[in-house]
Amino acid sequence: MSLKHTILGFLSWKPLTGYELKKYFSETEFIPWSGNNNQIYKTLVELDKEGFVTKEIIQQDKYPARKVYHITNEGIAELSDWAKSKPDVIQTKSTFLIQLAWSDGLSNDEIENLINLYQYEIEMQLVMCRERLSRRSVFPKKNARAEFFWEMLWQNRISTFQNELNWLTQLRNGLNVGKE
Amino acid sequence: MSLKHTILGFLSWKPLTGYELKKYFSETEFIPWSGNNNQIYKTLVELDKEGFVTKEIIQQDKYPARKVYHITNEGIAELSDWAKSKPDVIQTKSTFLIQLAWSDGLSNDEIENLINLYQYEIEMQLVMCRERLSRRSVFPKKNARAEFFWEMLWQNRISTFQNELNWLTQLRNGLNVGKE
DNA sequence: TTAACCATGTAAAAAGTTACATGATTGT
DNA sequence: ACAATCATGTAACTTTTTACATGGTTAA
Repeated sequence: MSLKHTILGFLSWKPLTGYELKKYFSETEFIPWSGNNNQIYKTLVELDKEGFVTKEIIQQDKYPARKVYHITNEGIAELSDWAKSKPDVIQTKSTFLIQLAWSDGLSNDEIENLINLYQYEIEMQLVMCRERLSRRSVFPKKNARAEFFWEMLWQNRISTFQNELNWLTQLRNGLNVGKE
Repeated sequence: MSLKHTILGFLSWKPLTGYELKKYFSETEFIPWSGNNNQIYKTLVELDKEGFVTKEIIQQDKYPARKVYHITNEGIAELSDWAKSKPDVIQTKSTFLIQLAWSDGLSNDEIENLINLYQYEIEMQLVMCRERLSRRSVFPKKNARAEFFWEMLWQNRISTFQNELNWLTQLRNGLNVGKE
């Protein structure tokens, strides 16, 4: 489970509340943890127990009190240890690929429609990705190396989508050859 | 949950036991469901209840009885309906990318080591992928279209890994520029 | 006035993993 | 002798998702 470490990562930029973390997660698509309430608030409590963060409560007149979490030295050490460790096997879950695997019973039109649905989604994701990279709304303002890494992370996603679109072209070509 | 539909998919090729399905899953990496016992045997019971499969029990002398599952017409209809539906958003969980996101505190050597670990893993996956495609051990022997799809599915994975390796080269280049 | 935002959290269900349990057979 | 294969399944646990719960503020 690296949600813990991802939270520590964001907190290594600056102190944040659960609410802010949730927004950070939702704007960082290459981080797959959806950042639903349940997970974030629970994990913050755990991190506090483990001594990786400290909690600062800021009272407000008009809104509920903000609980701002700060990373501790132990938290920074934990983050750095984890960052060095052997990465897990990369996992991809593409429903489209599985659907295609058993699409031989569909008509040509149905298959074309399926491919169109998928292509449209990839194109949208690509647009959003470029948007996010250019806006840099969730981006480290720490040092040049961190910024370089984040630039590359978004580039990774962009190239993945471009690669997927190329593959879709090949797929379409292959289907059309069969038709003639 | 498309494990259900993936099982129906394999059963649309030919009747299979839970044990055989497990092997099919383990040899088909682009299908992310690990196919652990618990999930497969449970799902088969459910599919039976729903009327999408029927169970045939074959007694054996030397081994426990085989429970061979056959897909029903309802099962075929369900599979085809699902294959036509709008694909889910594609999900990728790459621990490496998240580690890299917070690697700015690591030394040059530690970062290089992390990249090497990842690159090695991708290279291994690529080799295995090509092996599986050439062996065609889990492959539809149904019709030309199904075979074409499966060829393309493996090609998808191969091109994804190649794309990742290209990106890693760019990443290394960017790091070396900073060093000089 | 309606939607989005601020800000916290809990409960329950679904999905997925790991380990346990049994026990004969076949190949090296 | 040891590992792998055949073949079934269950129990306990972890992870993730969805929905519920509260309630004021701000901008169109």
